[in-house]
Amino acid sequence: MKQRVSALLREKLGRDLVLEKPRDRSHGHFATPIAFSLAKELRKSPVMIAEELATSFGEVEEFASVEAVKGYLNFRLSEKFLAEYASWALDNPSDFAKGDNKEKILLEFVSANPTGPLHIGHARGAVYGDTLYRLAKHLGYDITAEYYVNDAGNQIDLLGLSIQLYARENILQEESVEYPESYYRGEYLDALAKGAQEHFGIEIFNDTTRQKELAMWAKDKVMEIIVESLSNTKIHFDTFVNESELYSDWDRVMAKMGNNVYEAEGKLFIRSESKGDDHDRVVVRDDNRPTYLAGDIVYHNQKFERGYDHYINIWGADHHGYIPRVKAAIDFLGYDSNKLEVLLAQMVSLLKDAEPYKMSKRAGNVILMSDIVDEIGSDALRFIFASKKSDTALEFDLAEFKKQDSSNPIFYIQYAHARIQTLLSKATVSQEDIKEASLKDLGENADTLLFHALLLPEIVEDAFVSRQVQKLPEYLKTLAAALHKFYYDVRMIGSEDEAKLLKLLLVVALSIKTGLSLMGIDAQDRMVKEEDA
RNA sequence: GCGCUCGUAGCUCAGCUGGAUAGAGCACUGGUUUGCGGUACCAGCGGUCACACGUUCGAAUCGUGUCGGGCGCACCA
Repeated sequence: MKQRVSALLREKLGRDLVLEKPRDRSHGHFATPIAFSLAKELRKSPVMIAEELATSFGEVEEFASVEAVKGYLNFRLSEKFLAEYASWALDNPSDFAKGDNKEKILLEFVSANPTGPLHIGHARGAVYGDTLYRLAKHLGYDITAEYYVNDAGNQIDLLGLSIQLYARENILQEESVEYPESYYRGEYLDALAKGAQEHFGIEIFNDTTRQKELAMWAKDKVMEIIVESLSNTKIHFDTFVNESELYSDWDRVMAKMGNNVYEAEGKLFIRSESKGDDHDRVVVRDDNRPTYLAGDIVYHNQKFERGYDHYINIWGADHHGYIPRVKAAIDFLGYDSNKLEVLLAQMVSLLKDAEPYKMSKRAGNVILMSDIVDEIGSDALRFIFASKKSDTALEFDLAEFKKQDSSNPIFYIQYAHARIQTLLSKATVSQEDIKEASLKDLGENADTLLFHALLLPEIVEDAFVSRQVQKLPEYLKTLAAALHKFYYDVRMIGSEDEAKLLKLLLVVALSIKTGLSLMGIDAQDRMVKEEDA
């Protein structure tokens, strides 16, 4: 819709211009302050310019009016244009708000280490990534969702050790198990230890030489736990890449880096300082063990060799300092690091009874993503996280999280959709009457609601392109509000305009349902009242 | 100390390609259709958009600085 208007204006005025949606509907559906910027070069007042432009438009099918007001140029869309667009959407519901982008994108997100279940902090990046993915798919992009599994290195060894320690204390009932400074703890170790006992036999717990073997078995089990909790939240991945399988390419990749890596003090360094990093980084330690960065170098090389137009990584904000060295590596490998876009998901901090709740994976007092899903459901979790700008730290109280009333906007939106379904089920006119009804002469309020519902395509596009997914839930909230108000103001069933009013509601329902599905949420046809516990 | 990031209503947050009177939800106060689900609707209360300067016809939005919060500054991931 907006694209169409933009294109029309470009054709008429011969230039691109800012198009906005005025808050005040008396200013039309779209408006532009173009006359202000033209004022200087034309040496005329904006008011005059706007008036000249307005009169120069003449008759355009898409516009009911073009008015100049105080220097602004306000456009009112014609009923015909809106009605035709709405009818098209209802006839092609699965194409509504779709796009025809062709770009090939690799989106990497979550990528949590397979050393423990996902916690609430991971959930934010997971929801953000999956929402972007759904938006991109809908817009036609050829996008792949990928999970990078860090199944090599210290943390995996630590997992093996942690299981042994846990088993020695809780299964072998040893009295004095000595714990090192860092190891993992948490409820999940219990299942892992028991599983390992069944799989390997009890003797593996005291055999330090078999720590690695135990760890490699355990990380697959942990991945199963992770994937299950992702799928319970309808978060989908197309591909998983294991770090441990990338090192066979090591020599070849290092050769590509050329003299951008060098040896010193028995270690291998990368010249990242020359690319804006604080200093050069160690890639391989003097005992020959690769650092974390080494894995990311071979991984990003592999990504670029696979050949995408654009790469998006979603990282926790605490990793932002890591960006320069990865970009440096990509440049050194001979690729364009500008193709890599790193989006940061800010930390989530929890309040429990209004007190900050400190989480530490090592201490084992984490809030698991699966616990939250059990308590409030996937829909509410997704909605809450998708509603907040990802790069802003988010703070919420666990008690608020548990609320299942209207303070949770997901209920408000679902109720709007359910209301429409209820009305449709009470219709006194036929489906055919509704389908054939004209959307003209509906009056100002209905026109506003229709316009609002047809705005979804712009919102979807904007939300993805700007990577600001919260624009979608924000839009759905205001659309739901408009629907509720309309419902309150206008009696529809039995009205002489019933067919056209219900057709209008169908458009609103389509928009809500499509919008929710892009957030991984199913629209409901009925609201089930929560029982008071 | 250096870098990144954020600072909008009592609380949680939108708004930020500069544009017409700064928004929502929650909380608080008061209302609502002889009718479609009151899980709704309306109104009131509440703001020096952290502060200062600058750019501009116009700044919550852009720039610089100050103050304050978060994060990073590993051969940990």
